[in-house]
Amino acid sequence: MTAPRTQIARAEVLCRERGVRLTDQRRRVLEILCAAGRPVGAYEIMDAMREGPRVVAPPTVYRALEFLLEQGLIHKIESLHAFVGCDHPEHPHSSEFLICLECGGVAELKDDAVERSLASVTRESGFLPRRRVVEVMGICARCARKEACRRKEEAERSPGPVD
Amino acid sequence: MTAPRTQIARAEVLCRERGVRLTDQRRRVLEILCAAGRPVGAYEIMDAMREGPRVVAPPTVYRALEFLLEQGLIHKIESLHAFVGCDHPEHPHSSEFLICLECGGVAELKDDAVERSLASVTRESGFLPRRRVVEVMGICARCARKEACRRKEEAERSPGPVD
DNA sequence: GGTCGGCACGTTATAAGATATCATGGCGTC
DNA sequence: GACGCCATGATATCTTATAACGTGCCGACC
Ligand SMILES: [Zn+2]
Ligand SMILES: [Zn+2]
Ligand SMILES: [Zn+2]
Ligand SMILES: [Zn+2]
Repeated sequence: MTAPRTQIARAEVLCRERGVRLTDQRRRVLEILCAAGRPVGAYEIMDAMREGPRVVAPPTVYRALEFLLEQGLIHKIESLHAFVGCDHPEHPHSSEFLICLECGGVAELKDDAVERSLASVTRESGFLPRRRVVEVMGICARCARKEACRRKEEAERSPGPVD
Repeated sequence: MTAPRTQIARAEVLCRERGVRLTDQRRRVLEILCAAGRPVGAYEIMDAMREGPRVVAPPTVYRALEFLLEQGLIHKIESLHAFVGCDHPEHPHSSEFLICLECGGVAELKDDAVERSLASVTRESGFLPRRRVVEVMGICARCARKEACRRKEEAERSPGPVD
């Protein structure tokens, strides 16, 4: 994962290069997303922005999110109605996400095999792809380990019926 | 695509086998989804149900949808906030969808390559997958053909500037 | 310098999607 | 006939997202 500061700096550069404006509101939304390092809903972003100088309304947040999505600086996680900062915004892309049901963490993949297989199956059916949504819900490695430990300890303490 | 009638009949059998009840409300929702042959939102389903004997409220629809999802008789399309009947409900599964931005049509895939590549990349990172969401937005073959024809005719009528 | 147009943002209201909570009623068990 | 389970009814509320219209800044152009 990239440090939030770095992400903002990179975004500044990219926007300048592209001749688009990373305004205060837009930067603020991006900062909140990058600092969180996890998916954040639009209204949660709004609440976070209220901490700042002025109160904002939903359209303000959604407009900033729309801009950041267009510029490929963030992604939307459809299955969570939430947004995350992108780790590799240089070339806007669709991406794959692993979403932990336990801790809520999200990992952004960039897997050629998945992309290739999707590309080939769409091509076969004459379908022209524009945007991919690939989200896998499950248990992340860390939570799986934790769970395994918990179970083991429990078993040692009371070696009763095992399920 | 399977005929709506067949789909309902199959659902009846499956539910009986599994010892769960495909009640009137649940069957009605499934019928609406199968008859539509495209993604339908919960509130649209609700409106369709109002045509029938009694008025229903959102929880009724959502409860029916929850049941049908659990039984693998329908799928939810996350990026559309909508639901579709499943073409192969015998073995509940995650599936891949091709969604046309032009006509709104949805095709349910069942592609081993996509599944395998996803499985391998998750396994590598120690992630335990539970549910997959794979939705590709784009232009379906039919709409692409139509669009191509339209362009060609236009070009023949006025062979002006070509883009 | 004035005016015009585009863009970002503010403000209010509302649409669209989803759930919490409690009540009712059928139906099989004991 | 009392009890418990399950599906549904009914009401309210919550969350997510957008529509519509107004204001102010800023650079382009005359
Ligand atoms: Zn990314
Ligand atoms: Zn986790
Ligand atoms: Zn299916
Ligand atoms: Zn189409």
